[in-house]
Amino acid sequence: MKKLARKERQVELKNIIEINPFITDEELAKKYDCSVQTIRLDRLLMGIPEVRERMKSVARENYDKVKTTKDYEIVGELLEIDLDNKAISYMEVSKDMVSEKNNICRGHHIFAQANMLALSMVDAEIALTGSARIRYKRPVYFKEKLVATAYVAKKRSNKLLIKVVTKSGAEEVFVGKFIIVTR
Amino acid sequence: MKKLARKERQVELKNIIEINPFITDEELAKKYDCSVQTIRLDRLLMGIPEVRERMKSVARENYDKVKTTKDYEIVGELLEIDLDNKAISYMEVSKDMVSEKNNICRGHHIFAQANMLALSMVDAEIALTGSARIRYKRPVYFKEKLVATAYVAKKRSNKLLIKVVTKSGAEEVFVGKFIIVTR
DNA sequence: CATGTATTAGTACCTAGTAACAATACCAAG
DNA sequence: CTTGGTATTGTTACTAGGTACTAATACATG
Repeated sequence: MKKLARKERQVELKNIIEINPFITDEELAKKYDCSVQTIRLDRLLMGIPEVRERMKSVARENYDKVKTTKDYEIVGELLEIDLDNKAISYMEVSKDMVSEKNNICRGHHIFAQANMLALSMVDAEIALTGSARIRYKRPVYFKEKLVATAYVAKKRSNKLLIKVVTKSGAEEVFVGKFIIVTR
Repeated sequence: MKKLARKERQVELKNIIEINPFITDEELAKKYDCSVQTIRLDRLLMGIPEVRERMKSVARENYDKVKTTKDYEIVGELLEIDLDNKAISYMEVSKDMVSEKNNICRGHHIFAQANMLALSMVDAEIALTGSARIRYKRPVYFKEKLVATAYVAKKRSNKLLIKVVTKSGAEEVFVGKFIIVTR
């Protein structure tokens, strides 16, 4: 690696630390063929914390995220459930649900909330989505609060037709009919 | 906190460290009203690493997870794309896609792969899922390798009908027709 | 040549430990 | 009561990966 001017090095430093927060000053010094002190000085000037602090933040950030990711198993918060009758779930559109480009929520997240809600209504060992007809009525944006309501429309032997309506405020944003197969 | 026998303390130690990996020996010593050395000895006997190592593992674990979560923005790996014609995406069913109970993949993940693939075929500033009709042909399990193929079936003004077929091996597991609206 | 910027070196100190050893405390059996 | 044995504590030396600070040096530029 060729020697870089301070500014260049600082920019690269910021990037490399961002993609690999676990790198120590010593390793960085080797990479940029300069002294450890230079790296420390750069970090100081740029307000980049030491490796242990960086690791701690990554750990903390994600320690929380793991918890929320496990909630993902549910997708949305079940507000009310009356088996074989009606169920309501709440979900706020988070940053990782939207497209960076336009802040519009990916359709499959809205689908996921509805799908899980439909499945949660079924009291069976195994319940699977067999088929669905869905319609997105308008784009949903970051931070919108979605309330999905499901009810059983038809029920026969091992098949249930569940209708889900998702609203943002008073406005319908999604409707879906799910056929859930039980075993 | 009352004084505990070694065994009890060690069991509690293991639990508390599991739920709070960021706790130091000193804090633990205070909690159990014993010396730091006792805690260290306990950790040594139980093979529990020091706090910095624990943080590092949490950080690493989740740093990887964040990366996969960012790939989630794509959902599946785009293998081939021929805009306005045909596209193929690959996705392996991971642990967090399946229900713990029966190892069956949640339907919305399969939907997500298909949905993103359909959207990726559209060359427009904004492309949104308008509606869809989907059918799940059989349950999909952990570690199955899903290949989704999409092609444009109809195209008129600002609406495209895209058909997606997802296969596991030679077997069709999912088919969906998506109407994508562009702007 | 002086002045400023960038780099390097060196020191003292910090945290949260490891490793190794010595010194207690306490409880039970001979 | 003394001898063991286990559990606990204290002490010292050493470590990584730093912070904070001071001092020296290199190099360019007016």
